[in-house]
Amino acid sequence: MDIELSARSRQILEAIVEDYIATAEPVGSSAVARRHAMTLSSATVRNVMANLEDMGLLTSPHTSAGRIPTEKAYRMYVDSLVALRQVSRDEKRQIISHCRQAGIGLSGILKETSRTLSQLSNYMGIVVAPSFTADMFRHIEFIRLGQRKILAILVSSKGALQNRLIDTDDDYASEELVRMGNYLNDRMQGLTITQVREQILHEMASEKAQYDHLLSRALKISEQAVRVEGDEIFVEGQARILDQPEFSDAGRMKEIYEAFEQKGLLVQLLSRCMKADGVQIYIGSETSLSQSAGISLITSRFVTSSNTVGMLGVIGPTRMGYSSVIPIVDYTARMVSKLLSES
Amino acid sequence: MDIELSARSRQILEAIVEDYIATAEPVGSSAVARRHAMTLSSATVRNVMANLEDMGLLTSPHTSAGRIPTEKAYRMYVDSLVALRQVSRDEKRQIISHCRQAGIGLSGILKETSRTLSQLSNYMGIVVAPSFTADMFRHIEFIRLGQRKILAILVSSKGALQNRLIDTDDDYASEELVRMGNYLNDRMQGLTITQVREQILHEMASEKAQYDHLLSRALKISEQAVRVEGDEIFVEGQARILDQPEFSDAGRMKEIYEAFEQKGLLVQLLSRCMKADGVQIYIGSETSLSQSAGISLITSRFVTSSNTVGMLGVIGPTRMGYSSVIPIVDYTARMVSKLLSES
DNA sequence: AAATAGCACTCGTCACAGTTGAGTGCTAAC
DNA sequence: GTTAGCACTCAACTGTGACGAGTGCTATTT
Repeated sequence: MDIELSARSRQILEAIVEDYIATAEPVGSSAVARRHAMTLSSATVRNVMANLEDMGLLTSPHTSAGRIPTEKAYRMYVDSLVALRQVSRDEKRQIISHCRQAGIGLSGILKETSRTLSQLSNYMGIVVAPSFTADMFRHIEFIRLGQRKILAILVSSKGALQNRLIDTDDDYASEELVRMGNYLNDRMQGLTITQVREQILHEMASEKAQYDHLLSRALKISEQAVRVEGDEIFVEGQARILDQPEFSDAGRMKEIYEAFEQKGLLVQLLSRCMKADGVQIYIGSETSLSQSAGISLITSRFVTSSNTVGMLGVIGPTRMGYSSVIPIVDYTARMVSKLLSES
Repeated sequence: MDIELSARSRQILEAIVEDYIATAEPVGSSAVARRHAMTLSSATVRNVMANLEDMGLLTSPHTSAGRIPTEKAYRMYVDSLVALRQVSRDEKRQIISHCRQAGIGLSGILKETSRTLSQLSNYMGIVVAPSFTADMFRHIEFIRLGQRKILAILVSSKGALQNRLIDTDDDYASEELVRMGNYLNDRMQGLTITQVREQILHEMASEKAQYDHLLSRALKISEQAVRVEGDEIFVEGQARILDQPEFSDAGRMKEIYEAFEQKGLLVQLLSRCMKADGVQIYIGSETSLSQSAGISLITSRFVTSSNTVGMLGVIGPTRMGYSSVIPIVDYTARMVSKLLSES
């Protein structure tokens, strides 16, 4: 069906999409004709546009306005029409330098990346940290903070940390905690954090633990320590949504902001994106975010040295500058992967 | 000057402020008269209102509209007119239960508090974590993550954590790191983190370190570990700003969001609030936030067991529901203080 | 003297009508 | 197949008049 399009139709569709992206206003036949340096008249363009409308690629808000692209048109544009811009030298420099400057652990880097994405794209930047659970266990440490209060620090091979305060029923001596730490550190090397948890649960159920009270309560605490919270997620540049004319009325924006405040929704959305490789593009209703909102999402995976996978990308209006944002997301994902694999 | 107001004038001013807070629309003389259950005619009210306008307490957007309170009027309202509502049983329940449920360390509690403030007030909730630097030093731990890569974990007496990745010039053995940790843990008890840093800098400069290479490089690493990042700050419920009719146009909102994205500004603003005790109220330009924005701020300090001080509060339009928000902020600050002092 | 009723006046808002102009669809000519 | 021409549509803008909420002033009542 898509292939039926003649070369000319495709050119005109491309012109319309790009014009609309640039201006956010319905584009008329004469505007397209002008753009084509007068090799076509507006009347001819009109005929073609009528065809495209029949095919469901364009709609007009009302009879006497220009046409605007449908989601289908964006899809086609992204799939086969768009001419991707190169990432400029300056953009590359920004991406790299921002990544490096924030050398304060994984969180810092990712937060900064999110901000960079937002700045370069002028839309909203978003980064989901690699899931901790798939990471390798490196180290656990128990610190006595007071009577019946223990701080557990879990370090993954990637350097990601999780701190947890644990209230216990009994009081533990510092030495006992050190022993517990050593026990786990010795025995759990080479496992992922999920596996460590499973292992602990398994041992808790084992014969030995049933009869060894000391071991039993040590395991109970350890189990609490390796419970993992929800994925970390970084969203930056929310204010940029306000730049977009289509979101200038308060009602729609409120919808969007509310959707994003419950980050759970985003996580769900993004975990889908993790599965496939390369840059993924979701247009409008494909995002399955608040339907009416006209939101698009461009994402890509990044990987760490331990082969855990995170996700980064840009959220903007359907009418997004795909030609420049796609390469930026792609390049950023590569850079972050590289940076995280070094260590 | 303020005291010159007759009881009746004060009543009328109060009525106007409250009416305007409720409706966000200029209030006219007859509305006030109606409110007073017909003990006064609208004409009388008009005379009084004309006086109040002369005194700079009211303005009218144009001749034939009602009057709206000036900042000065809000100030007076807050200082001497407002009848504070009690915090309802249900609100108390929410505050307490939210605080407790998020038992995952200081950050978790504060973030949840911020969200609660936002929910109860219907404005924006904001919490600034107690400055780490004033906290007592409790424990430091160095963990070897790889060649020339060390993870430093700094624990304050309050249970607040700071993780820091340190790249070193030389490689350190695990045992050496343990010794370094012990050295600091033994000698720095009872000092604040700021003092610890000063102490380390002092020792670095001392005679002994000059000639003891091992000590010198240990101190160098330690110094990096106790450098402290900016204060943590939690902002929740930004979307609620959109509920306010006065911010329904995109231009103003953009201003506000941008102001808040650079949290630095907020920190600066809020650190001022830390100095005084009790609930602090900043109205409009008193906030010295983007002048024109018509923003008010209600804050209160909270303290921890180690006597460090944090700040929590609510940001909303000048036309804010002071009578209910003030008690909420006050109560929440008390509860958080109590909760944090228990441990 | 304070409170009130009455009245003229102001000015924003709303609804309605007329104008404009960008853009379309169709048809006939090239 | 392409183009020129023309009638038609419809949102956006403009101007106008009615409306009404609200004011300020003045004369009157209490």
